[in-house]
Amino acid sequence: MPNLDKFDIAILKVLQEDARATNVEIAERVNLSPSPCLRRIRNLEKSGVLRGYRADIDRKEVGLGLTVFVEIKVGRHSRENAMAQQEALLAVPEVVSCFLISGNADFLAEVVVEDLSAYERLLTETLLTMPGVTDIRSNFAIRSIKTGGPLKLPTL
Amino acid sequence: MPNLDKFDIAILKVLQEDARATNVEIAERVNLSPSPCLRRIRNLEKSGVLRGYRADIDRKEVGLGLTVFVEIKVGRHSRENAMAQQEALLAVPEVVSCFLISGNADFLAEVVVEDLSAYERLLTETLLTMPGVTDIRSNFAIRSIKTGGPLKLPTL
DNA sequence: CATATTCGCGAATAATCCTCGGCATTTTTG
DNA sequence: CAAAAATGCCGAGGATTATTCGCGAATATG
Repeated sequence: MPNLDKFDIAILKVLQEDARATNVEIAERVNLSPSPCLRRIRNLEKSGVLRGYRADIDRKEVGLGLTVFVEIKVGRHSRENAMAQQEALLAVPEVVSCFLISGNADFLAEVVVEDLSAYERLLTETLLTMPGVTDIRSNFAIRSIKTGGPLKLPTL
Repeated sequence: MPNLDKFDIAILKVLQEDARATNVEIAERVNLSPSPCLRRIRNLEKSGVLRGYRADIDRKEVGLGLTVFVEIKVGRHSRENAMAQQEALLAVPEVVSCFLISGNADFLAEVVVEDLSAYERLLTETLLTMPGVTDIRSNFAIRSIKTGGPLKLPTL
């Protein structure tokens, strides 16, 4: 369904750098006139390629100084209830991203909290109390090197 | 330095949901008139709290179907050269986010590529050839549950 | 080859927005 | 307590923008 061409990719690249760029601005940088440019953007939005526009906020500056990568294992019986697990994890606001992964763990969740005590609270009161969870390993981020970097879009 | 109050947080919350919201729109949702609202936004930008605005692009829709969490270990000798390692990882466009973490590994990098063969190429040609790297473990994302979720901003 | 569809361009319209002072109010400072 | 700083509101000018329409070219379709 979503067959992207050269222009679409170019638009996405601009929007990935500055999501607040105006339509005419984008059109210029993509060598397109405003009208078809806007039409493409709307199409990208409706087709689901563009899921939205987010402000990139510095975690530390807003008091969220601790990032933890949490490996979560669930019991065999609850593997079928994976759906429920996902919903539960999705609902946790401290979870910034989450994947079902291969390897030792089942889930890998990126958690962003204020500090260690806040994480302890989240761990004991929320994560560990989730049904089916058998083991949790926490990997603390010591230093952030890159977050929310741009995708390497294909060069058409 | 950055002392955020109730309004700033509210603004950030709006911008986190829709980074393309217009200033008057934000002002309304924050119960502020446009002028001070814009002033605050500019301040947030200049103080570094707001690092930018990014389009949220669906990875799969642009042909990036594989996400891998790569645990990278570096030799003891190169621990001092950690800076160089960071720069190197930062420069890899496939690396969407990267942290120096505690635990078994040294770095945890989130890599987004087209498919398995693309990852193999990246692994053998880029990651494994980085000086100082002693071991790499790849955790493949089977299913994406949440990516780039909003930060849980403090409720002032 | 003819038709239909897609796609980009250009212009005009109408709406929206950003910016800028001036003034009042609150909070901080000495 | 008084002065100063910060902060918000209001209003208007001026610019920019988003959006729509028809036209023409290129491409796909049969």
